[in-house]
Order: sequence, then structure tokens, then C-alpha cells
Amino acid sequence: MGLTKTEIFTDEQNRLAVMLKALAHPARIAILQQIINVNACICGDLVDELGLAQATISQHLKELKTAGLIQGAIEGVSVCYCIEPKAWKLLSSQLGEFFSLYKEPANCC
Amino acid sequence: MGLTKTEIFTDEQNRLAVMLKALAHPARIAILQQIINVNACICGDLVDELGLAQATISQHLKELKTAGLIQGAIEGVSVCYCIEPKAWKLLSSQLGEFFSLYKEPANCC
DNA sequence: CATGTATATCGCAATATTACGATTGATTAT
DNA sequence: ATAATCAATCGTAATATTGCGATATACATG
Repeated sequence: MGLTKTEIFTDEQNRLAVMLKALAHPARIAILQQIINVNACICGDLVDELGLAQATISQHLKELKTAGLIQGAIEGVSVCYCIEPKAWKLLSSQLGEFFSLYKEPANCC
Repeated sequence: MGLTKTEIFTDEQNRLAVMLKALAHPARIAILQQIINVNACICGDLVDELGLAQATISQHLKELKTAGLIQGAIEGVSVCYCIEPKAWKLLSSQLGEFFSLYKEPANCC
């Protein structure tokens, strides 16, 4: 074991979980905030900004890219990353939906 | 290694990451949806609804409870779980904020 | 072409997660 | 009290994640 049983869940539940997992790390949250802040997409500046090794940053960027949340464009020697608008909006709205499922207490517990 | 370097991130980044990690599993998403759907809080019905062993469900419930997203009340032999409104709203608004940081493209990439 | 610079990838060690059978603990019913 | 039921916890196996040094790859410039 140690393997998530994806078969028993809906595609939507699995997709949402995958996206959330991509977000669920402080380094990746920090990376996304940086990318958004420095609107012009950045690259190895992230290695300087955050206190992690180059290999580690590169790996986090790869995970965000695999999840489809960001995209990278080669720009000479360096690579320029930015938000992938479609995935961002989709995730945003899916999360909005998910959270709005719950409407105030009721009376239980 | 294998240990997230929380020291180098802000409290907010760490907190958000912890909450997202709690959400980032299809079983836990399914559990939350069930809890919300069957508005009256449910309990071991989850074991029947989802196709996971009792021990596994209990473990996922514990993680959600540790994250503060749900709360459980003993009700005779069984336990009744429901959303913790404050944490739910807080996370919802924090995520809303996070996603709204990004406003349309710009021109990069 | 050789060198420097920026990223990606490989390989590894430490740790965390996922899942579950087995057991324990608590509460109700007999 | 005894038995039945529900949920939590323990222990364990399989797998995933995190982080990084070392290396490889790709591009640019002298």
C-alpha cells in the first residue's frame, strides 16, 4: 500500500486533489506569489529570492508545470515562468464551487 | 532531508500549505462533500459510502480534524462529524485572496 | 570551438503519506 | 456482567515527497 486508490473516486475529485497537492507546499505557494508579484515572469531569480537550492526550486517548478498551473518559456539562457491563465481560473472556480457547497451550520454537532 | 524547510517561509504560507495538504486527497475531498451533503453530520456511514477500510477513513478524519476543518461529537456509540464553520470560512477567504492575486495575463511568456 | 551562465535531471538519504489488519476503548443493548 | 457495535489507535508494508549535491544540457559570448 501507500498508493492512493484513485479508482474509487470521481474524476473531478481526483483532479481537484492533484491540483491541491501541487499547491500544498509553502515553497510552491511562495513561487506562485513571486511569479504573480513580479508580473513579468521570472526565472532563476526564484533561487535567489527563496532560500532553497537550485535543484529544489527546479523540481518545484516542474511540479507546478506538470499540474498545468504555470508555463515556462525559454528566453535565451534563462527560462521565464508565468501563470497558465486557463488552469488558474479553472482551479479557482472549482475551489469556489467546492467551498460554497457548505452553507452555514444547520444545527448538528 | 525529506523535511520541508518551514523556517524560510512566512507563517501564512505555511498555514495555507498545511490546510491545502489536508484537502489534497480525493478521499478527504469525498469525505467533506459527504459531510456537507448529508447536512446532518454523519459518522461511520462514510465507511460504507466510500470504498475504504474503517481504519483508513478514521485516519483521514483525524487529519481533517487536526487541520481544524471538521469537528466530531460523540453521539452514543457513533461519532458525528461536521464542518468547523470558522476554519472553513477562513480557508475559503484565504484561498479567494490567493487566487485573486493574479489578474489577467499581462504579456509575458 | 571554448567558456560561462542558467536550468534540468539523476541519484540518494531522510522523512511523510497511504492503506489496512488487528487490537483496544467506549457505549449501548441483552 | 456479557455481548455487540462503532470508532480510534497501533504496527507495518508500500510508495511518495522533500531537499540537495553532482552532473548533464542548452544557449550565448569571446
